[in-house]
Amino acid sequence: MQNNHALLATLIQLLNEIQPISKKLELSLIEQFKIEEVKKGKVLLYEKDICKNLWFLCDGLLRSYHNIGDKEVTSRIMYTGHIVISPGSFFTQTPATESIETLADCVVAKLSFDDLQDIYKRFPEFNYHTRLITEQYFYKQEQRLYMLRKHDAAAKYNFFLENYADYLKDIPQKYIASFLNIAPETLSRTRSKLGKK
Amino acid sequence: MQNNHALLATLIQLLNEIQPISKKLELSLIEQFKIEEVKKGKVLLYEKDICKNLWFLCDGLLRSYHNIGDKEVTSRIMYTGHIVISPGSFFTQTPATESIETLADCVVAKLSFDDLQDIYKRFPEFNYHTRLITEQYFYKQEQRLYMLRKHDAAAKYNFFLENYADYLKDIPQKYIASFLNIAPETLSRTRSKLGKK
DNA sequence: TAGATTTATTGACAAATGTCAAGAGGAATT
DNA sequence: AATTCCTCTTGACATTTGTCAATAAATCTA
Repeated sequence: MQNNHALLATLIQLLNEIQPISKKLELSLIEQFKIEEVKKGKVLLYEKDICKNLWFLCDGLLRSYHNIGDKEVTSRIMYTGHIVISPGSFFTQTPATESIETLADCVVAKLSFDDLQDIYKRFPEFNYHTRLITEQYFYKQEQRLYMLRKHDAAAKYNFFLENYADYLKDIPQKYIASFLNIAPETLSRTRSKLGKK
Repeated sequence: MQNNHALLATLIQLLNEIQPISKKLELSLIEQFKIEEVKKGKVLLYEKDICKNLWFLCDGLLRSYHNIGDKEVTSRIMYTGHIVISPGSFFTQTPATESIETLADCVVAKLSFDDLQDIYKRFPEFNYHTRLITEQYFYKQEQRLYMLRKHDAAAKYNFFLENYADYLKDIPQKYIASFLNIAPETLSRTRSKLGKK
């Protein structure tokens, strides 16, 4: 439990920065979130399953991906300190159209949809926090939309550098490429043109 | 006021479907939302201005757009029954990176950011409704991200047909093209290949 | 309604990116 | 350490899309 507290410190702080939370809510969260260690290469959520959990990524790196025909597309890359779900699936508890896997050894704090609803029921004020968090993620997503409409591969890769530089070496380039919606070969060539940044 | 009530019926219903709202909240909303008629071609929000209002589009058609170099990019197309803001700007009350303009004569119900905060203060339960609405828009946005990663122009245009068919004839093709991130000429050719659907 | 302006279409061509294939380089496993 | 597997790089070429230009069509405006 004390362990939980330490690992969830970032999350609690994040919530307190939005609006201080009561000690009771804090304790409920620490109690409900289950800490798990997940090795690199494991799948947290399989496509077509219902995303029954929300994960707070205490430490590590994840990606979500889906298949278009015979191609695999990386839709998001998520790193330490972020909340992870498959949005459509989690919000409506319907089958996911994407999978989520670890790109590194991870420590996650897991909260089930049902436990979250229970928390909303007991602490209605928590809706305020999650509204603001959802708004923040909404805006980040908007920026990814902007990125995908950029002119050329170099502009897209620069977006990646600006936003994911710290994780550059931990993410296989083929995933970066599909995240940017370009062929891996194109990314390779773009990188060498830009001088291997 | 009675007029307001009729025009906001869709919005009130939308909220009630999420969770029935109190009569007091309903009346406050009807009181705070200001109905405005806006002619086609008017700009509701200029880039660099702060998005100080949220609009409920009672009737009409809008688009948001921004400039990339010398090109204009249409980022969203919004139609009757939807809530309209510039997300990043409205949420954080910072300058917008996009403009919003009408593509048809519109009737909008306008609520200022400050009045909305006031409503949140007086009706904390309203956070629940807006959380769910934000979640819904979040998911829709995710689908637009999927669209932009589709293989070719035809697949993108089919996405448009599936989601905006009713507004096809009211939206200039050059805007549809930039929304899909293809050149207007490419859209024109794609359409003729698909048989002018 | 006529004229002016904007938008859409079509063709020719250029440019960027995708595809296929081969080989190099790393990482993982035994 | 050697082998195997996978990823990245590089080249050659195909394909798609973008760009430019001319014309047609549609829309706006006086």
